[in-house]
Order: sequence, then structure tokens, then C-alpha cells
Amino acid sequence: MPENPVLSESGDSADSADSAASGESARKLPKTFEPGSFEERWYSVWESAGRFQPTGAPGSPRFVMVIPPPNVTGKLHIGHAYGRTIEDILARWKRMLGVRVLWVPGTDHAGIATQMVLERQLAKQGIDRRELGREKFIERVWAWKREAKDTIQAQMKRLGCSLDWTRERFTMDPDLSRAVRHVFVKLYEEGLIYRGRYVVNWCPRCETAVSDLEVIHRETDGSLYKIRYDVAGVADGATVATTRPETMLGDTALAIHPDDPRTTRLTGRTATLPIVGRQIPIIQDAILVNREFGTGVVKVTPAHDANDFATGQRHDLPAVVVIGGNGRMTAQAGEYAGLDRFEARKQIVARLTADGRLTSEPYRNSVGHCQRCDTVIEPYLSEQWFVKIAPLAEPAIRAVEEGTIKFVPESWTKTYFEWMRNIHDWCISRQLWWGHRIPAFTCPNGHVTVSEEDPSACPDCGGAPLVQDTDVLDTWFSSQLWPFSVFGWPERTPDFLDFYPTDVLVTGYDILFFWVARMIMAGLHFTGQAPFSTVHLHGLVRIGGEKMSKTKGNVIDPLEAIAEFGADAVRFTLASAASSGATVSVERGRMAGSRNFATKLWNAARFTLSSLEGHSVPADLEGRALSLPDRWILSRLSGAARNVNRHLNEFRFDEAAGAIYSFVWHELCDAYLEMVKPVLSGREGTDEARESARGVLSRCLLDSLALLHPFMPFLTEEIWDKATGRSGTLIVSPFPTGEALHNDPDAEHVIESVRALITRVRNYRGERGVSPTEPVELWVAPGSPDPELAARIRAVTPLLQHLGRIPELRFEVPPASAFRDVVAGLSIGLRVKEAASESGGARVEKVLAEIEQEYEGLSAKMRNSSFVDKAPAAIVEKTRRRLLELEERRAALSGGRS
RNA sequence: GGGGGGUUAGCUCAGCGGUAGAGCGCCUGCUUUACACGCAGGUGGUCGCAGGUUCGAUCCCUGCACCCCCCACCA
Repeated sequence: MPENPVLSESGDSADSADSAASGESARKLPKTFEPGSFEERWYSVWESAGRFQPTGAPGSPRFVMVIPPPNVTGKLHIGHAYGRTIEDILARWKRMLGVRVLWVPGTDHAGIATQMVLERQLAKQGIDRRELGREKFIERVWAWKREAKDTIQAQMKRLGCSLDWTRERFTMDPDLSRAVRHVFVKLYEEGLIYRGRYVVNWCPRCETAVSDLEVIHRETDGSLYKIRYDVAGVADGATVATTRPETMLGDTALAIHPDDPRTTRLTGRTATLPIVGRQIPIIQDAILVNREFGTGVVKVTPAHDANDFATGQRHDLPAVVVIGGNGRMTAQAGEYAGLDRFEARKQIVARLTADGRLTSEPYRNSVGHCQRCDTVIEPYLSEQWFVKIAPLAEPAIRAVEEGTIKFVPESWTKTYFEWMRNIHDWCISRQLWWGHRIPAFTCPNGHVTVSEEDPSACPDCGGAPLVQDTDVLDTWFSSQLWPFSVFGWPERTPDFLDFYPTDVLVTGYDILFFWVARMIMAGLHFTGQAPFSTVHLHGLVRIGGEKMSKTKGNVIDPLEAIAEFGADAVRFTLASAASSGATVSVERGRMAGSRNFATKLWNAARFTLSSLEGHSVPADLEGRALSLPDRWILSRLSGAARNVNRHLNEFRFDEAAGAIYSFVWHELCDAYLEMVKPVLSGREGTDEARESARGVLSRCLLDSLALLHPFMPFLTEEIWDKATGRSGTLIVSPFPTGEALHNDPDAEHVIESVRALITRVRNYRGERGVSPTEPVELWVAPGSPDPELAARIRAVTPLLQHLGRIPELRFEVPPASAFRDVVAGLSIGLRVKEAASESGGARVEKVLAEIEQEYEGLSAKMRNSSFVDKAPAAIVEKTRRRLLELEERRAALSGGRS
């Protein structure tokens, strides 16, 4: 034990071996609170002491989380800080509760997103990635990745995240890449991965396929064009409606509904494709054509529309690709070849209009945009790899139905089911360079081999060399394995055996489908176990009710916020803002509020430590005679501790933060500290009372620090260090759970009554417009609800006199000349010698009016026999008591008014 | 087209069967020797609108209005 700690903690379990006892270096807290002066120091103390690594025997109770790996695209924003704060609160709380905690850090290569960042960077230097070549480009991405990872890591350390950095992973680490390859091969062998030519969502700017989820649909004002096609033998031809007229160049049929009388005359005929002149059949298709919609005739463009593609399959139609992967018209588009698709649209519309074949009307429809670059998505016929998802979805649905996995808040369950039950196959190939290369190899004879090891020759024909597929996998293909790939799976490593499955997954609801659902499917399919038992889906951070955006200038950079308010304040703000809703509103004002709270705690600690320094402080309070305020604050403390634990169990970080906040500020600081000042200073009470108060104060401070530690780790550790001398051990000290032992309703009743009396005395002064120091006479007489109360309060007379500045306090029936009222059921009288005014009168009138109104309402209730008969007896009784109270108060106030 | 969420004090949000809470703001006082990033007191709400259920509704149900989000092969 280092010398001169101000306090020794009670019930310790923390080892002190590594206490960095700094000798005589100030055990006192500096007068001003400067978070920047100690935050980073504590982080390295914890980290170097191995506090973030799980300790204890494998098999003993543990709590495991994996971080949602941030993209290595840049730096973290306040939304990341929010999610990580929640996780760190859980990690620190569980650690202090004595379970082995492991929280695994890492980053995601984020294929398309990162590639785009690099492409933009290159573009600034006037370089196109194609000039650079695949290998050189990827080298550059790796360099970028290393830098981004360091930035992200530093940010999370600044925030205080107790992540086990010895286990940090990256989705493209060799072992994680092996897991990806293993999974691909396995699914391929199981027939759950297939390759084929289909119409997929294609981004012409990124020049890659994307999945359905990566397409953002937005309502857009456009036009609905009607184009007339000539049909031999039908005078007015056939008119089709389309929003994408440029695709008509690729039409290979028109379709009608077999039972639509409007189009019967077109049955079996042939139409002439305008501009192109191609003869195309008019087919009947009840699936594609809606009898109720439009003109009843649909153009069929198998290469540029998923529905049309399916129709083409049904009717064996050719597919003509007229828009290329780069968004420009192909040679098949004839005279339009080389034009951008939108320019082609313009020209074709002009041409058809001139020909008298086209009319248009304003039309609003939903247009798909690339999630990453916002380019309009083009349905595009191409060769891609897909995961057959239904067989994987089924067990994943069951796991949630059966409660193996539960969502918090529970309301997400329905959304999850909704999506899972309507799930489509997943396009996993991306025409990118950055990512996991698809392990498929083609021999000169066209045989495809998919295997975990690179084959040297074709297993079918012995042909060589083999050429690997140039595509990479969707980034989520590797992220879905994260909860087990981080532990070295598919090897059965000690970490995998010890820490999988994990316990809680915390993430934003925006990646429920992208990530959470796929982890559940992959986890169940490959490990046979749900990857986690609880998914906490939190809301997305908004700044002052508005979506964060750079153009609005309301972005909060976590590091800037930390520099301004301190990491603890930022964390506390985020935790307090957490709610079960879809948005989490953060405001600068709340950051300042949290900073103020940190300062408050700092000053309370300064006061406490200076009051205790040099005195004996009993660590054990059992068997000691405690004053009413002592008993009261211990009771409130244990209540606060119980509430904090309860709320954390329910993922209500806002409520948990609120519980400890109001205890520390409004009960410990505003009330208890003020109550014990005269005792501590020696002006009141016995030596024994003084010693007890010191013990209680010490307990309150240490327990408050512990309760707050998950929320404000740095500040609490700093104070703890000064208070106990046990450097850096709060992080592993026991978390208060709130022993029922200290639950003391009786003390609470008396002290709350005293506080109510004091408040009444103070606002009486306010009403009279006299100074807060003006002496007041107070009479207190027993009231009806608790005849003992006056006597109980009499026992703490000095307390009441001190706090209320009441030189003359009499436990007698107040004289008629005094101002009369009823407070906490006690009949009281007040008198001030020198009232500056009688302005209290108006207020009394107002109060009386309020009382009258409430009285009327309640007595009407009591007169209502069905209320008295049907309402629970306790409610009726409560109402009756309240009426009595109102009556007494009304009598007192109107009697004392003269 | 389907689904979900929201509408509570000037602002940002909690609460969700027994006539409303927090933080910030605002008003009035305070060098009450831990803290002005403070202390004390106070102001402020027909809990979106209309019905219904109930002894009783901000809270449950129905409808409406406005807002937000998600899903969807809306030619």
C-alpha cells in the first residue's frame, strides 16, 4: 500500500501490486479540473497492466463482444463514438462485476468504400487506377489502410474503449481471409453458391455489381414516356409506357396479357422496333403484364430489366445489351453508340417525338442510386456469383423465433422477420480490386475449379495454366464471419473454444440486414451456434434533431469534442442521450452539461478528500451509530446502485446515467454534503458522529466513483487514485450493487420531510422578498398522516436550523399571528421580522386556487360511487389522504393570511 | 404498394392507466470559504386533433392530420 492515501477502500479485491505509487506527489486534487491532464495517462496505465485482456480460467463466467469493425475509409464520427461508448460501458461494468471480459477490436477493409476513397485521392493527382494497375493500386490501398487503422485506433483509445488490442483483427488478415475462402468453398460445394448470367444492380461509375441492399431508392420527378410501335395489320400499332426510353434499343419483344380485351387484336403479331427497324414478336405473358396498368402493352428488354430478363427466359428471347458497364451506349445501340445513357435518352426522345411516336407526361417514381457514389443504378446483364440464401435464412429465422437470439429493443424482431422471410439471393461478386479475390479458377478448357488451395492444374482435364476469377467478394461476405473469424475459426483455436459464441452485439439498426442478419445466418450454418445471444440495436446520432451533414456544418468530430469537453463528458453525453428510439439527439449544450457534471464530481471529491485528510476514516460502517442524514444518504446510494444495475441490464444507458447523475449532484452534493458540513467542521456533533460521517462520506465517494466509472472512466480513476492510492485499480474494483442492508425507508421519510421544510422556509423568504440570510421563526406541530414525524424531526433540530437559517425553531402549535401552512403533513408556522413586502399574498392566492381546483377534482371522484367501488382500495385510500392534506393546507393557508 | 416510428415545457428529449419529468434556456436572489462549469428559489405544459374503452387516459383502441425511417421486380 502506498503511503498517504486519503482513504482506504472497503471490501477490496483489487491487487495493489502494480499501484504506481507516486510517493509524495500530490495526493491532493488540483483546484481546477483539466481532463486533458490525465486521460491519456490512465489509458496507458490500464493497457500496460493488461486490464483490457480477459483474466481467469477458461470456462469461468465471461462476457464477450466483438466491435462492429469500422471501415478503414478514414476516421470515426460521433456515431461510432456513441456505439463504442455503449460497448465500453457494458465492458467496464461487467469487468467490475467480476466476469472475464473480452472485447475484440478490429477494422473492416470495406471493399467498395475504401476503393472509392483511394480512387478519389488518385483523381486529385490526375491518376486513374487503371493506369496504375491492380497490383500497384492495391499496394496503395494497403498503405492507406495502415494509416486509417492507426487513426481509428487512436480515436478509440482517446475515447477510453477498453478493447483488447492484443487481439486486434482486420478482415483481410491472412487467417480471416482463410476463413472467407473456406466459407466460399464450403458453400460452393453445398450448392449454395452459384454463378450465372443475370440482370443485377450495376453502378456505372463504380463499374461493379452491387447487392439489392446497396441500392438506395429515392422518389424522383421524371417522365413517363409513351412510345408507339408499328404493328403490321394493326392501324394504330402498339403503344408502350416506359420511364427509360433509351432501353428500347434493346427490346426483343412486346408483351400483352392473354386475357386483356384491350390488346387482343395484337395477339400473335409482330411489331417493328422504331429507329432500329428490328422485327420483334408480340408475346403473351400473364406474369409480366398487369391488366390494370397502363396501355396493356409492355416492352421487353431482357438485358436491362430484371423482370424482362425473367420474361426473356420464359419465352426464350434474345438479350441485347445496349448500355455498357460504363454507362455508355454499346455498339449494339447503333448510331447512339458511345453516348452516355442519359444523353442517349434525350436524343432518342427527341427523335421519337419528331417521328410523332412519343408523348410524355410528368411522372414520379423511385429511382435506385448507388449507396456509395449516388450514381443512378443500371440493371445490367452480367456474369456474377450468388449465394442461395433461403436455406440459410430458415434456421436464422428459427433462432430468433425460439429466443436463442433476442433483439433489444424487441421491436426490431418484426423488421428482421419481415426481411428474412422475403429475402432474395445475394449477389456477392464485385468487379473491384480491393477485397477477397474469388477462389474460382478456370482452365484453358473452361473448367471451373473452386478450392481452398490454389490449384496448379485443372482437376478435370489437367489443363494449365489456370486463371483466377478477377472479381472480389462483397465486403459483407467477410464481415458476416467476424464473430468467429476473429478467433481464428475455422481452426478450433483456444480463443474460439473459450470465447465463441459471443454475448452481446451492439450496433446501429442501419446494418441490421447488411450485417446482423448475415452473421446470424453464417454463424448458425458454419459453427452450429448463434454468434451472440443479444443484439442491441441503437439509434443513429442526430445533432440537435438534424441529420449530421458536412454541408449543414453540424458535424461533431469526436476528437474535437473530447478536446473541448473531455472524453468523460463526451461519453456521458452519449450515454445520457441513448434512448430506445431510432434517433439519438446530441447537442453541444449537453456536452457542456456533462462537463459541468464532471467538474461537480471533481469538486465534491476535493471537498471530501480535504475533509477526510488526516482523520481516521472507518471503512466498515457495520455496527456504527449513524445519524439520520448518514442513513438517508446510504439508503439513497444503495437505491441508486440498484437502479444503475437494473438499467444497464436493460440497455437503458440514459436511465442508468440519469440515476447516478441525480444521486451525485442532487443528493450527495446538494443535500448530504451540506448536511454534514457542520459535523465535519466540528461545529456540531460528537467525535463519534464525525467519524461516522467521514466513513459514510468516504463510502459515498468511492461507490459513486465506481458507479460512474463505466461512464466516466478517466476522471473516476484519477480521483480514485488520489483517494485510495491504488493507482489504476478502479477499473477492476467491485461494482456496487446496492446492498438491501442500507435500504432505510424510515430515514428517507424523515430526511425528505426535513428537505421539504427547508425548501418551504426558503421560498417563504422568496415570497416575502427578503434576503436568504434573513432569520426566520419556524413552528412545527404534528400533523395527521404521521403523528411521530414532528418528534423525529425534532431529533435533528440543529440540522434544520443550519440549513434553513432558522434561529428560532419551536416544536409547538404555531400562533395565529404566524404565516401558516402544511408541509410534509406537518402543520407549520413561519414568521419573518422584517418583511420587505407582503408580496407573498398573491402567491398564496394562486396556491389556494390550485389547491381548490385539485380539491374539487378529487372530491368529485370520491363522490362518484363507481370510483369508490371499482378503483383499487390503495388508490381510493391515497385519494382520501390527499384530500385530507389539501383540506389541512387550505385551512392553514387561508387562516394565516391576515 | 407494404411495414415501422414519431407528434409531451422556448429548445433537445425521458415517461406511458391514478390530473406530468430532466438537461439546457428564462426570471429573482446569492462572494452560504468544494464547485459561478456554482448555490437557492421560481416561471413555464388543454401531453398533435376527433372519437372510443375504463371508476379514471398523456399512457390502451379506432380514425384523422403532419413529420421521419425502412422495405418493394411502381412497365
